Amino acid sequence: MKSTFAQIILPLNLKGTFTYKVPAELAEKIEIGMRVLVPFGGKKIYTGIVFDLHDQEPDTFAPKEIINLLDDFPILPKEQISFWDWLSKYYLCNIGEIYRFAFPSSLKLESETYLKLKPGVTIDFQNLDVNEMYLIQALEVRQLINLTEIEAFIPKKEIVKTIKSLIDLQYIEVDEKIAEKYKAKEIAFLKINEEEVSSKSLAQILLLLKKAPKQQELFLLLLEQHTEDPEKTIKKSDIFEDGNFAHSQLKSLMEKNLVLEYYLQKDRLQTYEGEIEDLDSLTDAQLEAKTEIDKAFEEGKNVLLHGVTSSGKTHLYLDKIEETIEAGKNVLFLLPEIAITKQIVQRLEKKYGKQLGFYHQKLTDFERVEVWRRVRNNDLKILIGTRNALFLPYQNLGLIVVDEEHDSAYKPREVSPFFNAKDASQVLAKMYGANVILGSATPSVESYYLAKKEKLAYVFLGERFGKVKLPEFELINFKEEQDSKKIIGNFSLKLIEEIKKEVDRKKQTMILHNRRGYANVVECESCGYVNYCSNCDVVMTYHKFSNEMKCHYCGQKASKPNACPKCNSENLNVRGVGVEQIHEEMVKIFPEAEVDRMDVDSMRKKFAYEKLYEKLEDGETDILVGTQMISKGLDFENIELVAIPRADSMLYVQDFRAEERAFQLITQVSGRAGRISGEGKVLIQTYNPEHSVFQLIKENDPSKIYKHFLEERKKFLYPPFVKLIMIELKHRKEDKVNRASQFLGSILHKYLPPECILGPEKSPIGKLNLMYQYQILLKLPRGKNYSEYKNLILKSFEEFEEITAYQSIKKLIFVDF
DNA sequence: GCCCCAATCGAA
DNA sequence: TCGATTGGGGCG
Repeated sequence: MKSTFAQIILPLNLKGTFTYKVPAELAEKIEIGMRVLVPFGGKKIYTGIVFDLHDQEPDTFAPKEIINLLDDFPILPKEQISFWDWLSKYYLCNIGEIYRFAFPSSLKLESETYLKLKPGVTIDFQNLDVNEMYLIQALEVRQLINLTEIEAFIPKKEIVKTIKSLIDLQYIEVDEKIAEKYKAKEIAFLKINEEEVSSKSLAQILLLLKKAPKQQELFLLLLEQHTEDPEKTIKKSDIFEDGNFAHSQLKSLMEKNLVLEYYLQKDRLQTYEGEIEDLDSLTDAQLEAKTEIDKAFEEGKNVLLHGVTSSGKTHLYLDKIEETIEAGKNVLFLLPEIAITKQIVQRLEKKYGKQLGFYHQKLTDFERVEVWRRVRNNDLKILIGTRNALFLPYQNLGLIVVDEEHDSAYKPREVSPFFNAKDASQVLAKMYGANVILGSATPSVESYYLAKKEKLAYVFLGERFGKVKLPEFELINFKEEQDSKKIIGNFSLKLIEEIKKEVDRKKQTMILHNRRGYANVVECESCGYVNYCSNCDVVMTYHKFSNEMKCHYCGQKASKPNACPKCNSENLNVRGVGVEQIHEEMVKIFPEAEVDRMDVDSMRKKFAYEKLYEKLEDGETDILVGTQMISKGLDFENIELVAIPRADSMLYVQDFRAEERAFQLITQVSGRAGRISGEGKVLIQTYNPEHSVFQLIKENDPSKIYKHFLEERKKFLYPPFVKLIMIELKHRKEDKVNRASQFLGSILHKYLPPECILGPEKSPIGKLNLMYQYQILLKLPRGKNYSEYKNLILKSFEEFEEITAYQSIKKLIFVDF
């Protein structure tokens, strides 16, 4: 079936898709999901994606022609196209924005697109115009040329026309092998050549090396490591690290065929190091959970796996992953951030080797393209990755695991398009007919609710692996301790006593304080002046360690004033406790102990995290003070006490999820305590020990605390009982954005019931990065009406956009805010 | 989103 | 006065 027109997705933040004409010579080959080159605007050429093919001639404009196809086969599976379509509709964003996010940039080259002469053509220069001649001549000199370079000798407006006509004449073509130019970074390893070595006796070999003692030494070192553990890899660079051996010695050994060199891809490096433990068989509790998961999958339901810390969720994931692979399907394992989860990677690596891939935000574009290609060729069976791994061109997806599903990193607010990877993964799975496991020790309230409503199958693992006891919680009434003067700084004597006990018996203690810097505010005692960020409507935080003031929102730095810039008084006071202050106090109270700090500021240096991790592992660190960073990935046997000296600071945040977050954070850090011994203890210091959240955490009964959260959400109309859509308007001029938000509010009032609309009002942070921000919060009822309301919102936006004066206003929409 | 063009701004 | 910045419109 030949179609004459195509709807093309362009990598631009513009509404909808664009209509192009399919030239007759491409009509046979073009398919949905292929990349195409198309002109757009005066002079630009973009790589677009075929979204749809049809025969409906547009009547309001004359479509341009597609220049060429970039693929022989659709690069994007139809499941992904439906997924993109769903995302753009659900999250009210443009499909082009999703395309930009989903594709590695070298797969959607614009001006970097390369042209070359068709091999073996004879060119009839008589019939070429001057631009065409220039281009041909340039290509004769240098085989490949890109669009930016063409701009140097052809007028911008003529570029597209010139290329098109030369392609039509079959003189030139687009270089289609772009992706194949990339090679993933590889690292050299060494191994003993077993064939050669086993054919001779050791004495023979040593005789051979008699005159080269250094070679002999190196050979014996490699042989020793090999016999010790044949599975263990030997990195080439490690051999030369201490300067004991020279490259020439290794070269000679390789020439004698005793040692071989081989290469492995860099990003799978850590997986080849260290021991690989065999999995224990599933415990009774795990077996029961597994049966429940199987049953849910049979019924076509996704699973919420609620397993308390160290209950062995990973074990169950592995089990299902292996089953999926054996059934010939692919697996996606999603993590909130790319922190290597050794346990799972090692196991999968051992079993699936080269069929395991990684995909995350830290890869270079080369590496991304490489993974892309291998997924498309179905060479990779398992992908471990962050939210952007949802967009790989899976051929046969069978299972998606979303680990730590409650984590807010699955929907960062800073990068567009805004979507929640946890929810999106379930839609993607539906497109492929795949199953989903959402796993967490502290599920989000939304997922818990869906499980209670039986939209998700709820599988609970209530006991730690090996029946190890869960940590005990104790509340310390800081008010009382303060009144009876039994405190030092932010610590009660009681808490200090407990930490001291741990230090004395060489156990490690974790102290959580989730606030960066030293102090929130530097304030002048005489005139009350506080230091605001010049770009944002936010006070700057004092960082004592680096001795500067930082804005945590825009990153701006300033030096700390010695005197008040307003009244010159030197009476500057600090207020609000940051993690640096907690760290400082611990150092003072425990001068002999090794006290370390872990937060984004102290971990900025290269390898800072690795170094501290080693210190913790080796037991050198006695007390670790940190922000939420310490709640993830630090599983050490020797930690038995977790302390939270200022627990209240987590609750008094303007956010309806504050209590949920506090519960999740406290539970996650508490999971670090007593993983093996079962002697874990968590001390929560608070002014409000009666606060329901602390009481419920202390009780440690998940069903009760979720019941509490759900009641609160219901009472104050928050998710999951309503759908939230946050609209944020931004502009450099405050009066303009204020008027615009009033106007948009009035349009919305025309279409939506008044109780659904909150605002417009100034955002909690009224100015960010020199942009003033106003917001409108929509609380919409769930169910049938929701999609109807959403259409009305779209209609409101259209009306709003008709006002030309408001077009310069940036509009951000957060669905499921 | 990016480009073009016109209008406006601001330092000489 | 001129060059630099900002706003608005269009793109298939």
